[in-house]
Amino acid sequence: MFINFVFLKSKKSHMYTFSEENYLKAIFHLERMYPSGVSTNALAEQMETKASSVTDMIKKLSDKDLVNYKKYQGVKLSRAGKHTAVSVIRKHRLWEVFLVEKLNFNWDEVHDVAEQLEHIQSEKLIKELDRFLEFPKRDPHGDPIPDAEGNFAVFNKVLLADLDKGEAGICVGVRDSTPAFLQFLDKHNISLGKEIKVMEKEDFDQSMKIKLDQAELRISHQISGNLYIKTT
Amino acid sequence: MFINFVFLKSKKSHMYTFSEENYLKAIFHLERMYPSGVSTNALAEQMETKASSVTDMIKKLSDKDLVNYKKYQGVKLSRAGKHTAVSVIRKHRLWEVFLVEKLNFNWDEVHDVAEQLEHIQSEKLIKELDRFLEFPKRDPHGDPIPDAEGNFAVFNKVLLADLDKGEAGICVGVRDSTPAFLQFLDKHNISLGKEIKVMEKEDFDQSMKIKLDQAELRISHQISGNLYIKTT
DNA sequence: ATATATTTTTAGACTTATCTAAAAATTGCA
DNA sequence: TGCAATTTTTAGATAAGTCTAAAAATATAT
Repeated sequence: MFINFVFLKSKKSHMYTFSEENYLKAIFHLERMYPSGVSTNALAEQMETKASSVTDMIKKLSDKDLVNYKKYQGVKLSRAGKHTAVSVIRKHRLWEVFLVEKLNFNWDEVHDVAEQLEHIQSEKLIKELDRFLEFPKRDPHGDPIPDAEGNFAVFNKVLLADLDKGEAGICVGVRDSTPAFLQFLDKHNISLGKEIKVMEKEDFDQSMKIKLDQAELRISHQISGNLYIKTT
Repeated sequence: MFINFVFLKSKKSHMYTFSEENYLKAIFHLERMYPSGVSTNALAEQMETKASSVTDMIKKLSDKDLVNYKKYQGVKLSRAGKHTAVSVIRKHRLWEVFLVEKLNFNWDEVHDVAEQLEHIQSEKLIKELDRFLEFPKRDPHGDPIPDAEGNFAVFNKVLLADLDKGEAGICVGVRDSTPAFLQFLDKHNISLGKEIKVMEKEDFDQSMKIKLDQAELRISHQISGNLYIKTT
């Protein structure tokens, strides 16, 4: 959505442009899907830009030792690159919590603003924000917030789609956090913390009937495949 | 301190780059001192940049009808330019309040972070931040926060230096808000809201002896000339 | 294995915001 | 008033991040 860049007079060594930080974050997220290296095209799609631009930026990141890169081989984050990416993700998610908890934002409204706030440079700001929010462990979509050292708490969660008939659990996160999906969930009163039980599951299209708040609801595989559940 | 710029894909008409916003803000502040028009050099000094860069930017702002500009005649903000400048100042000062009130920042630490936060684009963010902070009227340095319509509350304040012997008032603001001055005030327990009474005033160097918290303190004209007082 | 298709990189260009150096306009002083 | 000093603008460069179009490398498929 945004293409931003920042320059700071008397730039400190560990300060990167908005664009660099956005690339590092994108590579971090894509590395889960492509653990052997993120391709130029995959990154271009994620960044909503052209492959040629990606190549240019990868070279820049590689020169700064933020990524390991060999031509035509894709990129992986270096230790330093991962550190920066995680720090940006931490800031993004803390700001999301702030927006929802303190500023009355709905969970489908926070992303674009957090995309801007995540680039604010101030150690103290984020340390104090964390304290102010009482050290939250998850953002409004259920995604884990890495601690100041960059460690993600591990949660045992499973997709609702993978539950069998009769199984139940607590809704703890969303895989898709686009406004459209989140608004769908709002509309049907599905929110984090709610108990969901699988009443029926169709072999044909994987749709299921679930119990939620004493009511029953039929949902498609596209829905159940994007909801994370902690089984009880 | 910072030179920033932002681009947004599918840029809305009333969105400006960091740099544009910073120039508008600087012109706004300088217009008080130069009501007939802000000179290129004055603006260059304020922006810590070169006159040639200022000329370039002024042309850009003029093309966008944010300033009125005739070559060699200096600039003045247009109605639209003033609107944007005030909006940035509003955001800056609200964020300063947030940092001090909620995040334990001292008043000498807020400026650089607020310089970054003031450029975040979100109507809702600033509306909700204002509400969250309970609609503050002044920032931590006593400067007025314009309301959502851009109106500044008018305060009747006077420089401590202009008080005569025997006069007293409440400290309501600082003219200089550099960390060095603010730290000096902290060190001597001078803060907003305190009552100050002029006990003696030297004709020779304008220094004065003031009463503060039952104690007496001798301060130079450089100090009294940067403290705003509301006379009681 | 070789030709085709796809992916990736390179080359050259554009924009924003900056700079230096030189030219033009204005101001100020004697 | 007229020449020097100052201020402002112009001209030409640079850097970051982007783009398009073409070339190079890799992957695929018969």
